[in-house]
Parts: sequence; structure tokens; C-alpha cells
Amino acid sequence: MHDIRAIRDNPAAFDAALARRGLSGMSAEVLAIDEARRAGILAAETAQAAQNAASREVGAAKARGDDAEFERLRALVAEKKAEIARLSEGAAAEDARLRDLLLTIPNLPLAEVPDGPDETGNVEIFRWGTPRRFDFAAKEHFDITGVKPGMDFQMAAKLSGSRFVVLRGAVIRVHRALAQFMLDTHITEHGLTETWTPVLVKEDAMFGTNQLPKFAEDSYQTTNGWWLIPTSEVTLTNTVAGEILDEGQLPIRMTAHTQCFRSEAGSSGKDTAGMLRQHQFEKVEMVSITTPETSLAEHDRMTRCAQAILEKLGLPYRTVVLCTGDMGFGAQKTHDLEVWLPGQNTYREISSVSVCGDFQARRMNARYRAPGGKPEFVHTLNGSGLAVGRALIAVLENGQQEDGSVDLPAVLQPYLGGRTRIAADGTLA
RNA sequence: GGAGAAGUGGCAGAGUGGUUUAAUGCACCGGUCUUGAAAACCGACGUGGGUGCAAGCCCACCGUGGGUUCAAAUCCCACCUUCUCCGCCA
Repeated sequence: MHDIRAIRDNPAAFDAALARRGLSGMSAEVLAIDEARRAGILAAETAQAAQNAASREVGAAKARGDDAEFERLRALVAEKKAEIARLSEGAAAEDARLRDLLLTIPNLPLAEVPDGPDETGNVEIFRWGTPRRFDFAAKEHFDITGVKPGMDFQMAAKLSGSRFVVLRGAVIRVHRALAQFMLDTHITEHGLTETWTPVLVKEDAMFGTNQLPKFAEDSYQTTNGWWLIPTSEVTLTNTVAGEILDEGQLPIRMTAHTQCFRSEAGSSGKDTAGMLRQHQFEKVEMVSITTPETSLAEHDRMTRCAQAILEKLGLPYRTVVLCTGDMGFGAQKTHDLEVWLPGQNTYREISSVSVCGDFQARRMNARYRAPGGKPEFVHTLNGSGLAVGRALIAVLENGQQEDGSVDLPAVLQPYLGGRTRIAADGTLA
């Protein structure tokens, strides 16, 4: 959420930043509501102050036993009451109106973010590894002979419908190994604190990390009002909601491995084959809470943490900076990591690392205090480290052999009882 | 799920209808004293909003939301959370 004062102070800069995202200016509308709101507050508070003063006189009259004066003032104050109620209601309505509008305006891109209309405007900044040369036609993950016995979309359709999968045997063991490997790497080498959280959350949490109010159709809600998290960014980030942290506690670096649930209402028809895009998937997430001064450096650090996972797995990837037109709602700047998928002969997103500045902190009212200082909003960052299902796809497609078997990354061996490959018959070997 | 108890500032803890501003202690911060520190003493010490060039002034906030009253931390209702006991359960 935006700071109304910042918009008031420099409406032109605010509109210019929105324009970079392809949006029309909103400062005029925001400021008009803000003006009405402040006028309403002033009127209501002035009336309230008058009543408070009169009430004190009533008390004084009562105390000295002046019954006539007491009755006269009492009636006067009672008369004022309706007026105050009406004014307060108006002020509260304008205040809510402003907040509702501010909640729907996306974060502003940092100056260094490239301008662009959509993903075609993204800028590659780093590339690692060389895609392997195949002397046979590389298959997509679901077509690999050794994978087929362990990846059952028909069974999932029977249970749940489309965009779900049932995994069995070697395939799910590799999936589990990947998640364990990522978590272990983050906690032992990257200094993140492993955290386990609920996947059902209250509405407030979804507002805090800006899934709500704008993107309600992307997530699932239970009949009693809980939301299923689309990412553990929601729970990890909201751990600091409403808090005033000591500066010494920062940065807070967390990681969690959770189920994620997305209805993906807007993307039906995209990536329908295979398990690239599912309603339920697993992700190892990273979240950092920092001071304003350190958030950009933290963004690079977090990007490195995600890159390190891909490098240890030996998966070729590239890193792009998302352009203004492709960034998510809450981001100031985003790095996407795209892993090479031989079956699709292209790079596909496997991680997205964003710095949000104080955008989410304002929504959550998450602050910190430097010694002797005033509370200030923290900065928040989140990134995938990595999407486990997509990492599985990448491992399978990059390791596939002509005979239908799959060679697995060496770093996974400790999690696979020393085994190194999935045989063509679908068993670990 | 049932019964009971409790939610007050960073912490502890008073305050059951009104005599401006939530007592007091601890912690933190500034100062006096001291070679330095401690102790002692003095002072300052919450959050958000509005208004003003500023000093300042005003409004709200005692778990949350309603209500009663001229007036609510205090009385009433609902909800949330925590604790104790019981039930159930991986």
C-alpha cells in the first residue's frame, strides 16, 4: 500500500511511475478522496472536542451540586451527539474509501527496472551452464519412458480433475529429495531459518501480502472463511504483521517448504500438459525482513541463494530482470530464474525473487525501531528457492537418456540411498 | 467440542462510572555527581490520525467489534486469544 503523504507531496512522480507500468495516473482521484477525508476528519474531531469540553463542564456542575446547570448542559451535550455520529460516519466512510482505493494500486517500479509492455521487455542479466546437446529427440518430462510409471495424470483426474497429478515410486522420491536438498542447503549454507507454517490463513494475511483484494479469484477459500495459501510468502511474511521489531533482530531470513494452492483462473489453456502448472504444488520459499537500507543488497543475496540451488543441481538457467510491464503487483523489482527445459527447447520460470520495499509492510503494519528512534516500516522480500515440481521437471528432462532412463544430479544421492538414476522401467537404480 | 479464569504501555502491575492529561516500579534515553563506572538524584519517556511556518493544539487507542450513559479501562452483549480442567484425536 502506498503512503498517502508521498502521493500528496509529489503526485506527478506517482503518476509517472504508474505510467511505467502501463497504468493511467491515479493521483487526482486519490487526492480528491484524501481531501474529502481530511475535511471529514476535521469536522468530526472539532465537534468531538466541543462535546468533550462540554462533558467536563457537566461533571464540574454535578460536582458542585448545581443541578439546574447540570441539567441544562446535559441536554446540550445530548443534542450534539447525533451531529457527531453523523460527522464521524462520514469521515470513516471517506477513510475507508481511500484505503480501498490505495489497496488496489500496485507498487512502483524502482528507477533501474527496465521499461516494457510485457515479458518481451525482460532483460537477461546472467546465464549459467550450457544446455546439453541431445543426439536424440529430447522428450517432455511426462513422455520419458522411465518417468511414465510414476506420474499419473489420469488417476489424479479421477480424484480431483484436471491440473492435478499423482506421483509414485522413484519420481516422488526424487521430488521429496529435491525439497529436502533445497531446505538443507538454505539452512546450512545460506543461513535461513527453517519454518513450518499453516497453509490455511485468515483473510488479513492475504491482504498483507497483496493477494487480496485484487486477486481473490486466483486462490481458494474454505466455507468458513480461511484461504489456502498460494505461496508460503503469505505466512512467512505475515509472521511480522503488526510487530515493532528491534533493529538488531533484522534481517530475519526464513525458508519454508509447503503445499501451495492456486486456482489459476486466468490462465486456463496454458501449459495444460504435464505438471508445469498445477492447482496444488510444493514450493520451498524464502522470505527476508530487512531495514530499508539493506533490502536491495538482500535482493541480490536472495537471488544468489536460488541460483545456487540450480547450480548444485547442474541445471542450466538464466536470470532476467522483469520489466515494468511484467512485474507482479507488490514488487519494486523482480529477478526471474528460468531453467532450461530440453523437452520444450526453452527456458521456463522456476523462481521469482522480488523486493517489495515497504509496500507489504504498510499493509501489515510491520515496523522496526532503531535504538532511540521512531518506528519505521520494514522492507520485505520473497523468492522461490525453488518451485519443487518444476525443479523435478527440469531434473527429469535434463537428465533423460535415449533409452528412457534418467541420470540424476549427484547432490541428490544422499537423499536417494546412494542411487544415481531412474531406470527405463521406472525404478531407482 | 464442554466448563472455568484472564487479556492495561518494552516488561511488571494498580485502577469497578466523572475532580484535565492511565498510579507506581523496572528497563531504555538525556543530565547532575564521579578519574571512569555503579549508586543516588533530576528530567524525558507509547502508537496512529488531524491541524499549524513553528512552538504547540486537537482526536482516537486499556484484546477486537458493538451497546448503555451527559460521561466507560471501569457497566452490558458478541467475538478473538491465552491459561486450567474435561472430552476427542494424528
